[in-house]
Amino acid sequence: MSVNYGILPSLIGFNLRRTQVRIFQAFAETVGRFDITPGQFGVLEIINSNPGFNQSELGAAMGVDRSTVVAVIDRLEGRGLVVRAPSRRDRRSYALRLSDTGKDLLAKLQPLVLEHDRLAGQNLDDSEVKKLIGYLQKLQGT
Amino acid sequence: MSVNYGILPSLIGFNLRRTQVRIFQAFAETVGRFDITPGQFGVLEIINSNPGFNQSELGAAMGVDRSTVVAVIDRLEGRGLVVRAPSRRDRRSYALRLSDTGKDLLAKLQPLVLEHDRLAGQNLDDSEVKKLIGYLQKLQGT
DNA sequence: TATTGTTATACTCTATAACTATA
DNA sequence: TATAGTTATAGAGTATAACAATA
Repeated sequence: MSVNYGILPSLIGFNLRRTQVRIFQAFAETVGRFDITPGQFGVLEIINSNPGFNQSELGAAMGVDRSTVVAVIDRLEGRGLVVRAPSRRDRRSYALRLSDTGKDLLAKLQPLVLEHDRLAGQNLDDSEVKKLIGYLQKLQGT
Repeated sequence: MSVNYGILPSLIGFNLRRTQVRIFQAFAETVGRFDITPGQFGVLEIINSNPGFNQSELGAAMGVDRSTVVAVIDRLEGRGLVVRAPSRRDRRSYALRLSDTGKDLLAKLQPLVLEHDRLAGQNLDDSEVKKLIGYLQKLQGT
């Protein structure tokens, strides 16, 4: 069955979306064995790289509202991966950190994720991947 | 506040996701005035370019399950933009098409979307945008 | 038997508004 | 008064499984 996509294939946004969906599906098939979504991996990585962040800071880093962070951390805390430790300097907030289980899992995930991402980019050579990431960061304003 | 993103910035998937979120936010601020999401614009564009498609064909074109299509079309039909016409050759299915209102709206949206996408890519010159889209299509396997 | 649209159900991700405890 | 976390609520988007009608 042949499909006419109209102006969609000429749009950056459409191609970005399609590519991202495809890569997330591949992520689910590989890293997903550990019941971790791309977003959850990102949260673990950010908490691990910024121990002591509170939920608002984490939300700002991820670009989501702090109310959204609650459920995300609820899930990860419920699985024993993240700890809400009381913050010393501000009794309203928590200092987030990975549990030992969380650290172990992240250490296992990192090489898997790197391998997944390498596979996702296998249709491009190294210099093309670099240029692609450079373009994407320019689009982000970075 | 400075954030350490660990290995995330080296990943194609992470950069893809971030860029896409940013572009969708810009879409919401411009095209969103018409209460249309990027996905809904895609549906209108595909139906317009393939009049007579049934819901299963539309789902296949979009890469989603046919059960997902039901709610999408319910919304657009409820707003008078899409028509579920009885199909002649198969009484189980509908021949989808845009209503006159839908066609008028799409005609208004197309230049807006093209302008939005042009703005989204303003940090890149034309040849870079072409290369970017080429890379993305390679990643999709196209 | 297989396919089309549908429904029931469930889960993720997201946001806004209002609440409480604290600053 | 402002901020941090939370809750209630809502909506989009997604899927699986089962069903009736039709092929």
